[in-house]
Amino acid sequence: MTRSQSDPGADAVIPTQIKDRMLVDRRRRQIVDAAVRLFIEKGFHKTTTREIAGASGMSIGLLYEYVASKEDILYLVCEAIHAEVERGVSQAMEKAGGGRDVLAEMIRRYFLVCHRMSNHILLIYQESRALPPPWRKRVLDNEVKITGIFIDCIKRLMTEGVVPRKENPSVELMAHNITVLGHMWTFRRWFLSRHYSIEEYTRRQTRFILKGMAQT
Amino acid sequence: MTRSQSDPGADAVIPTQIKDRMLVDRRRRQIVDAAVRLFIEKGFHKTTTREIAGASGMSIGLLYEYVASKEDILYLVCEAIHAEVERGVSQAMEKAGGGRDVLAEMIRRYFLVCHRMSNHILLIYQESRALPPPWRKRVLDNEVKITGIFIDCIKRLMTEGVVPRKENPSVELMAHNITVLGHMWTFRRWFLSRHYSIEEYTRRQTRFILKGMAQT
DNA sequence: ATTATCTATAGATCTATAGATAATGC
DNA sequence: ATTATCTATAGATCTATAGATAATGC
Repeated sequence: MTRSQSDPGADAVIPTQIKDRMLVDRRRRQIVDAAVRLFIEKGFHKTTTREIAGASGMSIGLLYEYVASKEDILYLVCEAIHAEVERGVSQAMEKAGGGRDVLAEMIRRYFLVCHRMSNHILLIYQESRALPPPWRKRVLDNEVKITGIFIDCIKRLMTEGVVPRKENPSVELMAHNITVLGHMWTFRRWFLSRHYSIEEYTRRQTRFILKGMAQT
Repeated sequence: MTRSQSDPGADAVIPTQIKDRMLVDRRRRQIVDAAVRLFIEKGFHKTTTREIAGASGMSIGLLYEYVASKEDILYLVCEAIHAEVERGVSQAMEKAGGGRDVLAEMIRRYFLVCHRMSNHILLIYQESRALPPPWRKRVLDNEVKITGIFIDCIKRLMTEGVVPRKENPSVELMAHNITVLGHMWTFRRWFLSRHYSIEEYTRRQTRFILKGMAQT
């Protein structure tokens, strides 16, 4: 995954006094891994910086050599999650192949990503609000970016004639719908999973989406 | 709206030493009104109990005569929002009438409720996590209850032959989809509203949903 | 010599309560 | 007399840093 100049990685944007770039990466990865686990378990606000330090095997002082604030950690966490979701979705799109049911296959693979990263996606819904506004904006932009992957795929399928042609606004809305119906599994899972397995959920929602997109 | 015995109102469940029932209601309404405003503006965790007291015209000591903790306030807020959404949705269903396009009309009215209560619905998505587990459960149950209104309506429309017959799991999933696509306007509004007005959003999504529900 | 890390704590903040005071109704 | 309200603060907690120490590389 390449990044444009206007979108440097999260790490690049958070300052540190530590000189060794590799070390910074490694330490921050430790911090993020520990923080993700704790945030999912107890939420951002109920997790203390000391706990994060402890869980990532550092002293509190050391932790603060790699981040300037607790919000920094949340931001790193959100970025890491997005990167992983984006990677998952991109892979899903590639693997979906090019047959007659590509779109169904894309949806299936995307929903599996949502299923696998359920807690992480939920975390972003619930805690990204705690970020300072400019960083929240970056996180929201990432959401759009993931929906953008679907937009590109659907447009490509339209040129290939696999999917009926639509005007742009329709395509975009469909992409948002697919994205959100995947997320729905994450934030209504406590209820939905009583009635449907992820496979059944996917099957039903795919049918729903494809019918909704069909030529009128 | 009547409440079953197993579901006493939120007020009934939070203890207080104050004897005057009416006063308790009034004061708690003051607290909730102020808290909703502040929570929407700055979030639950960044709002202090003193601010809530100030904004509702009470001393901090008095505030704590009507609630036992800050979480109590969040719970009252969530319940109040749900009550209003539920009222809005019920009204929407009634007013939708019984013509051939009832379902479209229901969706339209429901989406307008989501539009009007956008910030409130978002608040529940973002902050209900901070509730103690048993209360969080009550809040989630309320979500299901609202979806239940749609389930009942769709089933009724099926008996009346206005909508094609489906098995129960299909109906339930459609009801969840309608609910969530309304919510989508609240948590992607910052993006969607650049491209669609609420009316256009509703028109497009209604078409999508109805096609998706049509007989195969 | 420089870089990385640790310990100990300053400083800020916030929730919740105790104890005093004012208002109300008999 | 009882009920409602206010002021002042105890007590707990947590983020972030200063200053000391250990590790590393020349």
